[in-house]
Amino acid sequence: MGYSIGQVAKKTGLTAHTLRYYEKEGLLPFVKKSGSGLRVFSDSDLDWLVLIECLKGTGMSLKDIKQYIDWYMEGDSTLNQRLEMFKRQKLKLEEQMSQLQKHMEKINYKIAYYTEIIAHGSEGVFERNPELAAERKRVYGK
Amino acid sequence: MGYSIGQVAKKTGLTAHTLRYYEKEGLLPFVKKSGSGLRVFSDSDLDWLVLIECLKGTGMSLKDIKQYIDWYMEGDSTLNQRLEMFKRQKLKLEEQMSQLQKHMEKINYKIAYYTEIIAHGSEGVFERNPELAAERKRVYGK
DNA sequence: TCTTGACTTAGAGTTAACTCTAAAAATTAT
DNA sequence: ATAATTTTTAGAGTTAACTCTAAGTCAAGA
Repeated sequence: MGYSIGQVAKKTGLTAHTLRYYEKEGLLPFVKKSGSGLRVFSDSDLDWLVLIECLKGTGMSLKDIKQYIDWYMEGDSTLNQRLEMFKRQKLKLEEQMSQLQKHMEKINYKIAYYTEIIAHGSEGVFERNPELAAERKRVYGK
Repeated sequence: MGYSIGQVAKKTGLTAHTLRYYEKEGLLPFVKKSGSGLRVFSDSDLDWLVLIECLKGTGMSLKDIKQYIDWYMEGDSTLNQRLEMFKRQKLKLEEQMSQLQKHMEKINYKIAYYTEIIAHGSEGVFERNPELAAERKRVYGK
């Protein structure tokens, strides 16, 4: 029916320390306590943790995640702020993904470059491999 | 012919403080100094900064970037280590991109959810919008 | 009941990556 | 030549996000 902090740690991959830290920072205002003071996590608390991990994984700070949770606690008057926050995060995420795509191209270039050098030595690597040379020009110009 | 630290800061978007910090950490062992001790960046130093930004942008720590640079300085005996490092980084990057894709789906769900609620109120939102309900089930299960 | 392991708190410590300060020296503009 | 701007250094300070410690409480098994 409820999970101990250790069980949640195992499920989420976070440590118990981190979960307590998140609570202290106001990210888990829903988690109940047993009569003797032990935390009791519900399935819905796990859902919140999934969302927190999602936002954290897209680069949102704990402070901004807390802002969202505070808006949530405030009720329907903050629906628009919450929608706008997700829209902003979506834009940020799209920017991030296209940036990663560019990084991937550079890394692919490096892999091709080193693979070629290791296979055949560095002399004339671009002459011997026109595609490599083209890629270099595309990425670095000149 | 050469750039001052301020010019490089402008070009790269990094601060002069950060550039000095990178140098101190061993990330810029190529940057020359003028007779009177001022840093003089070359175009090739800018290329290094581009690569550093790429690796940093894919989540590599400055310590690991320095390791790569140290290998580079060591010469051809480290070609394989450098290739393997880029291959590892490529895997990490692929994992990252697929993770971001999943995060994007959750955020799209939230945007759809809040948009719907704001437009029509929360009652029966899933009944009125079967696609939203399906997405919820796909992402959260149950 | 005893023991073992999990949990509690407040608060201190750590790490990475900056970010800033101060005072002096170099460069550029007038 | 003078003034304003930029750069230099060593080293101190900051921030986010943990991460750990200590001393005590709680819970489950033999």
